[in-house]
Amino acid sequence: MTDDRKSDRANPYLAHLQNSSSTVNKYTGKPYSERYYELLKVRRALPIYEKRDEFLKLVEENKVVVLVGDTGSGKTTQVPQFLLEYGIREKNKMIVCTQPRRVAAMSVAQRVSEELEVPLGEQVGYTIRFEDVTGPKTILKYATDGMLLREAMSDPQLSRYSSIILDEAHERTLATDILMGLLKTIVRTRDDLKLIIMSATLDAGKFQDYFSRDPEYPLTVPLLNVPGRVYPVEVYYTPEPEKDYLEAAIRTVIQIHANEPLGDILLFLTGEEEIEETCKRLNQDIPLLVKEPKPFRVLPLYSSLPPNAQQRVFEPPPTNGRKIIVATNIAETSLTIDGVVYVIDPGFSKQKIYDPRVRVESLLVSPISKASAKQRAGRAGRTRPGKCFRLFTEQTFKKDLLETTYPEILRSNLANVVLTLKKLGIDDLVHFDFMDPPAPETLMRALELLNYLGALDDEGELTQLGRLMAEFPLDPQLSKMLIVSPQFQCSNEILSIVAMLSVPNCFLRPRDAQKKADAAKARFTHSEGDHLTYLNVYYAYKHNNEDPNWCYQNFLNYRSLKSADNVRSQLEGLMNKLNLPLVSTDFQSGDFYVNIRKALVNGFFMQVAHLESSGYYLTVKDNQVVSLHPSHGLDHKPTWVVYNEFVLTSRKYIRTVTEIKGEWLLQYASHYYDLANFPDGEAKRDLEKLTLKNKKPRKHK
DNA sequence: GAGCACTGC
Repeated sequence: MTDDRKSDRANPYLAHLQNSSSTVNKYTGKPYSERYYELLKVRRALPIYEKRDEFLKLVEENKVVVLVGDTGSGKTTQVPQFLLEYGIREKNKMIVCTQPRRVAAMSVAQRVSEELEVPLGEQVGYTIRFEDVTGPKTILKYATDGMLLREAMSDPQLSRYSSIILDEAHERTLATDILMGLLKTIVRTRDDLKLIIMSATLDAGKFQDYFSRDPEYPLTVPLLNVPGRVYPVEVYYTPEPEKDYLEAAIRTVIQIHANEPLGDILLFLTGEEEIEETCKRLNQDIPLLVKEPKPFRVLPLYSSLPPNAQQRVFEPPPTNGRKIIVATNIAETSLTIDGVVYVIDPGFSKQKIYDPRVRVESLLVSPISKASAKQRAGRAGRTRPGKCFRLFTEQTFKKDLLETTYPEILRSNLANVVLTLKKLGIDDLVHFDFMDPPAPETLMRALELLNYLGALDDEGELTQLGRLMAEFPLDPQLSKMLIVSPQFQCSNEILSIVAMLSVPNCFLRPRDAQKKADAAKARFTHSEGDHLTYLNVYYAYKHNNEDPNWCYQNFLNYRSLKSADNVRSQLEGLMNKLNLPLVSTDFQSGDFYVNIRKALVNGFFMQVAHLESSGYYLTVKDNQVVSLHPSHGLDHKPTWVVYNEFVLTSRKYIRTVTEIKGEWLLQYASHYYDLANFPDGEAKRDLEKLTLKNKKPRKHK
């Protein structure tokens, strides 16, 4: 503590720091406990602590500071506290620090509240979807980046905050990218705002350039480097490219297990199926190929694994043995497993790509970036020096891998982003200062879609409907459908369907019980459409008191259903707030399901397929030959269907399909089904016939 | 007749 006072005197910028030798907590008025001082000791040993004065001086003198620090530097917990102590918080404004993931926001807030010895939710809190643990006393809050973006929609200057910290900016999530675009302007107009960008090593210069560059208002943006605290990881490459990375990976695991000292192994693969297969192989092969193998436990790890199975990777390894964890990218950023000493990196992951030409997002196994490879290697050095075996050549690493993964904004359908930006008052999207501007075609597709949905008028201005749509945390098609559903007397039902469509698939199909699972699903199936099947499942879940056992017996994913129920409540709250009535058609009425299907058409008229005489479906307008996804529950092949998703795997499939009538397309989406501008084909001829049929009775009237 | 990288609102 003596050291501290000395440095306070030495640095004039710290003149109004609170007296750090005080024994009374200024927030609670209570004397500090022993634990407080223990934590303080740990905090002062963090690498970031040595940079505190330098950091605060930079903040004092600049509006924007880029702080670069690797894992273990302590930046996420300490930097917001530096700003707090420093008194950067002015006029009752708050400090907010964003995180890409909810768990991080929660756990860091918890940690910091302990370090400051205040109850979580009072001076220090967090805000994530479904949960706002903050209060009137809150001066520091952690929030997901998406949540701060939502806040910006009602407070475009983010005027509640005196300091905004964007953490993990190098991950370049959609929300962080949009926030950066907004804040670049806000920070130039608000004199009472400090912006801190925190990032891992790569790309730091890019953030600096981006925030400083402006023809009218250039800024000096200093960069501060903080060393991380990790152990060295030795990297090995293969001398020749591997033909089969799975075989190579299995071989490497076996070699490590046979020859290397104890320490857990982490193998990165691309997906569930590959992981389960590899786990099986390892359990078979290790006893066969290793003489008297040390004890080992093979553990799969991916997001759709039930939480208790995920937790197993944190259990201690078998006595005198090791854990072999076979994981997706989840182990690259979301979950950190201490005790990993060996990382095996084949160099691939599944990545989302968006093709604006066919308007399709799909997942593709692709080579990872250098940044990812480094991040993966770092996972071996958490507790002691480690080794990373890259199953590609050094040449490949240096010459072929991209520096960083393309930011999400370049790989996504931007309909939702465009709606958000419009709501934020950004009129000229084409000239919006994105750090990485998306392809013009992607923006055009998004504008076009929003125009067809009626969210934007022909001048590109947000309509009343568009403003309502932006209130919902949903894709535009879903929010449109929800907003019009009261007109079809089925908002209660559409609310349930939208919730079910917003969560991971609830149907389980374990490989050893596929027939039973299919039989269970058949009991919920509605033959007119999968959307209606989802409604049945949701009803059944509620009627069975949301019972996890009932879910288990019926091969339903309890987590998904619970989450759907949460989403539904949130959406219901928004419907009430926006004065959208919650109504149903009498279940006995023949119109109960008809009305629901009509509402579906109102949101998804652009995702319609027509049954051709060939027996295949053709999507309207873009004429893609598609098949019904084998998971569908229709008992016949309807002439017209709406679909929720276009999936590109071994074939082109449409998934979650419901039968509709061609008349409805003409009735509710005449602007889109304008036959004068419709591509020739069977679909058009069918619609023309319907037009004639509709005209005749009118003439008689 | 097949799948579901990972987040987030």
